Amino acid sequence: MVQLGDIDRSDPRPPYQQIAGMLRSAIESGTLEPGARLPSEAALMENFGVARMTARQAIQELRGEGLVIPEHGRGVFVRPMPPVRRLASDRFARRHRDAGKAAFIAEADKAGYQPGVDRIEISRTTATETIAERLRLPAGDEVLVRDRRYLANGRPVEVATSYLPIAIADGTPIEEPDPGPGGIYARLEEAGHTLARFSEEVGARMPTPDERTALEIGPGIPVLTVVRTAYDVNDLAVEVCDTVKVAPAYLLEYDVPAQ
Amino acid sequence: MVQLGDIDRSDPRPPYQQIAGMLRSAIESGTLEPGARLPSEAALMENFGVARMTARQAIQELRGEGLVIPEHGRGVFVRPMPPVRRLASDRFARRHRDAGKAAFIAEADKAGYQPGVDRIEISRTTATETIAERLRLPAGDEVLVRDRRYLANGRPVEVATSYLPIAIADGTPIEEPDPGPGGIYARLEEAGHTLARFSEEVGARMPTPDERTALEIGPGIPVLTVVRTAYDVNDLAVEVCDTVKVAPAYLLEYDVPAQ
DNA sequence: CTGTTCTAGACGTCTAGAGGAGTTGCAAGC
DNA sequence: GCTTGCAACTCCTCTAGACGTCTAGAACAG
Repeated sequence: MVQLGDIDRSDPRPPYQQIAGMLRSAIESGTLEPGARLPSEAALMENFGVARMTARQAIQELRGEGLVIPEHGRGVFVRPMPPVRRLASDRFARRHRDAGKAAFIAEADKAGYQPGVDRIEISRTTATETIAERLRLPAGDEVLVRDRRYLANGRPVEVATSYLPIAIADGTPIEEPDPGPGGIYARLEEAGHTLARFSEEVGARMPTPDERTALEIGPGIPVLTVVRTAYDVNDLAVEVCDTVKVAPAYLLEYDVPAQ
Repeated sequence: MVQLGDIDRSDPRPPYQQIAGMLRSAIESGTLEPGARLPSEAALMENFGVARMTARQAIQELRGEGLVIPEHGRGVFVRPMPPVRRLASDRFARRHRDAGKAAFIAEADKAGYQPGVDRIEISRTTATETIAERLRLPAGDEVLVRDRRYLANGRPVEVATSYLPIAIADGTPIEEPDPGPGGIYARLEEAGHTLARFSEEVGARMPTPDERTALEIGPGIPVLTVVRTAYDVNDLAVEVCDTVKVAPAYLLEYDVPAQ
């Protein structure tokens, strides 16, 4: 296994932090490459002469920093960082859809990574107060829910949930897992809802445990939250899209007129 | 102590997650107010009939989410959150400056909190490659640097560093700690640089130790980074402003035309 | 050759206990 | 009245061991 040195009992830092530090150095120096497996808990116990929980605590540190990903039954691996995606403010421009590409695919082409979507789930539910307000519907109205997860080079980078009024989505391909070329925005425009503008609310926070699982990140990686509301030319709110993105994988670009 | 319910052995989630969930609910519902002390490890052990490490693991979950702060020897406390500031996309509109208010003051008036600025430092330095590129200057050109920290209700919420080409700022009030009514954007427009647009790049990450100190936040709280570049009507880049904001204290709003 | 079963090794969860260090409040002593 | 010292309570670190689930590959049966 990788040579890591020994615990210095005169060091004021506790052993678990020293072990975490040695592993961190190995990762940052490239001795442990992205995707490489860390020494197993048993190996750390033997190497450093500590108990299992102490070895686990060291690994816990690195998980908290998002440097490693544990995989049940296989081992702990150095996290391969997803490529940074720059999201331009024109990413929903009609000209991208006209080429038959949904926004996510269009970006991937530009940035040169392999896009993917999985876990697409379609359902119907009654709108929560927040969603109803954003869609300007009476609270309790039924809405179509589109849940999905986006991948870049095979790694999850974003989960998104869209809400559309049933009145708009009912009986359209929007209810299908694959809504066809250009995505749901193309279908909305075909249905007469020519899009006029989007409003986005951007925030950041630590992920919930569910989100950590879905995005395959440790508890030390923050997420960007973007809530986008799409309005058509009649200023009708036609979609609310709630997205949670792996923060280090994104840079959002906006253009703001000075007026 | 606070009533929290019991562990459900038929629940597929492990006990530590159930305990964390109950505590999280208590925090989110306000049963445990900001600043309140959580039940001690001993209390959790007794209440739920679990071992010490299990109780600690539950608290560890909440620490990773930034919901609580442990204080050695005192207890674990619900993190007091600063008020959320919603930043509208028109926050730099000329009409706000015309009232003699800088952007930060105008927002504070609207949102009803007490604004403050401290640690204003003015200096000159040679532009780093990144800054020079954004200002479209030759690398190594001298720039004016304005460093400052913003407070909301006395708590720091943002640190900002502005870079301006010396050619533009030289000999103007922009070199003074207090640039006068309307802030530096008002001075730029007086100097003939009528502002046309801003571009903003938004990201999020964990803070560096320096930033944690300046923003008075503990580990577990992410920051939002916003890099804003201001362009005048001749498309000249007149300012780059690099800001680091306490993430939970902000919601950024943007309007994006569909084109 | 294929499909199943077994097994070793990996991480996940939990228990029970120990000593350490920081904080606080109270009681004893000055 | 003030200070000192102690005790109780807090979280921090570590140990040793148990059982569970998951993965992957080897061994086996058909």
